[in-house]
Amino acid sequence: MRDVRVRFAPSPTGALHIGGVRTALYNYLLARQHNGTMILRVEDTDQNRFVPGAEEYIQKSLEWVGIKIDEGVGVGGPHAPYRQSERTAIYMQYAKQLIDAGHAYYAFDTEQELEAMRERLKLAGVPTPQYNSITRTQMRNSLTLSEDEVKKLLEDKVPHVIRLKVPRKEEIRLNDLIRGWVMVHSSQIDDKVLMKSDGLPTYHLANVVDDYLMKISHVIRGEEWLPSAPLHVLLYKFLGWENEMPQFAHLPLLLKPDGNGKLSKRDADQLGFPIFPLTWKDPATGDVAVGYKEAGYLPEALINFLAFLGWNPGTTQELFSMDELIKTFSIERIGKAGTKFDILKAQWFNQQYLRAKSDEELASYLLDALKNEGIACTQDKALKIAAVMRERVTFPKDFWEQGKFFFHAPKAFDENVVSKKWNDDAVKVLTAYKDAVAALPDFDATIAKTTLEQVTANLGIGTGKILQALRVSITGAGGGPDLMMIMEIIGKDEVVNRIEYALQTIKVKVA
RNA sequence: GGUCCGUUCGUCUAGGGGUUAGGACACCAGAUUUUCAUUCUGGUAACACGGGUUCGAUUCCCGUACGGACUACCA
Repeated sequence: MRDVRVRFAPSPTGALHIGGVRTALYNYLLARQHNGTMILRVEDTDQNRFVPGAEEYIQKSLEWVGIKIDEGVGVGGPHAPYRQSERTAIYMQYAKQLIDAGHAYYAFDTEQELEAMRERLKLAGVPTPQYNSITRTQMRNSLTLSEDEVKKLLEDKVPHVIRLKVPRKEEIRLNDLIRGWVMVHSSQIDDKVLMKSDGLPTYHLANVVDDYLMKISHVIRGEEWLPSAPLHVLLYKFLGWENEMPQFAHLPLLLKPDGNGKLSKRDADQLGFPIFPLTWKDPATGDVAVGYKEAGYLPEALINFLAFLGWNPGTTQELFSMDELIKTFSIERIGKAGTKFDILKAQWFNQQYLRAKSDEELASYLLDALKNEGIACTQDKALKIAAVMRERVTFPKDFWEQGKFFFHAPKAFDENVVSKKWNDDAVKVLTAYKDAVAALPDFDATIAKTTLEQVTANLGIGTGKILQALRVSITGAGGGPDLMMIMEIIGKDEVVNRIEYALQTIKVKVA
């Protein structure tokens, strides 16, 4: 087997879509598995769609998820440059080679002429007008014009394109690694533009030329490219590179969670989940789209989730580190059908990875959030909070957002709990408990518990009956981590103060 | 419309000529947790349809339906 060299080749037309990240990931996994090379090539041949900052964004995104580029934009390499806009001379050379070999030709048709042709064909009952082996005989190109005319037009720098001369009758077959043999008749392919009138190549030419020159062994890309893959096969053939042609693998698309169609930013916005790895601010509109990173997803969780969107190991193992994915991944186990995007599963992965972290790491999430809030907290306290919260969080931000009561006494109390559990017995117990706690020389979770049991026993009231009332007085809510631990963490004085405040506030409310 | 691709629980999927069609997420129920969550146990739930081939098809073949992609001097 030849050296595995794969490329991720995005266009810098905006933020990197999550589906693009998955494509990059599959490429990366294959490369690493075979000690191959992962290449980043920027396909910026459309000047009109260029978006400033997009290229840097793509690089940063890949870096964040842990996909390392061996060769390409940002790192260089033996086949530099890796930005297609810097390789225009190369493409022209091969376009000319195709012309010389009779596989391509100059076309001088204006947009209006093209439009007129389409109109005429439609009127004649042709459903899909194409510039092809039939119609090209009626257009203004180097096949219909005399040699002298063509020469003059070129010398006068009349705007023109170079088109591929697709044969009239030929069966083009391609063996896709995921889909098997795909056959298309050349009559269904039109004479695609290879070089645009601005002197830049189209995707089709640039992609084939670069993949060849960069010795790409596998082209792993989205299924949207499948229809044009036969065209690319044709190009390899005409360029004389048939034997060096890479293997193709067309990935199933990421579909929207409900309904049909491919996943779009709009869907993600509507359903409230990110579509980009990192937060992206559209330079044109100023719109900001929150990324997976900023939303609290861990890169290893995102990767694990993405890897399973269309691929599976064939075992019941669900959790895979990048290294494990590299070992286990195989193109053969990629599915054919489109995959609906389920953000709930992503959250589950995130939860798994978050819980696997040490208390120290979890505490650091809390400490970071507290720093932003300007709240002081000891390492020891943060560690304790992390320990009691770890089973209930999905995102790092949850430590702070769901644990605010550790730092702020509740100002309001859950109405529902109050109406159900706040009664004379509760007031009796809380009053006595508050006094008992205040008199304690030492205080921790165990003592808090035994003290509570003593108080309730003395009053002849079941502990369970008033526990919710105690909780709501301490945290303001009806649910949360172990209450005794919460009391230990906030400390004796705070416990007393909070009960006191609740006793006063809630009583007033009820009355 | 045309071309190409696809179709197993709600979702991601395993499987593959004879299986109680397996797992995960989600959901529901019970246990534990004097709350909630966690954890544990259990449960609901799928081979799109119609023809073949076959002793036997979810599995192979052909249609149909449905879905998707593509159909630019965009990638």
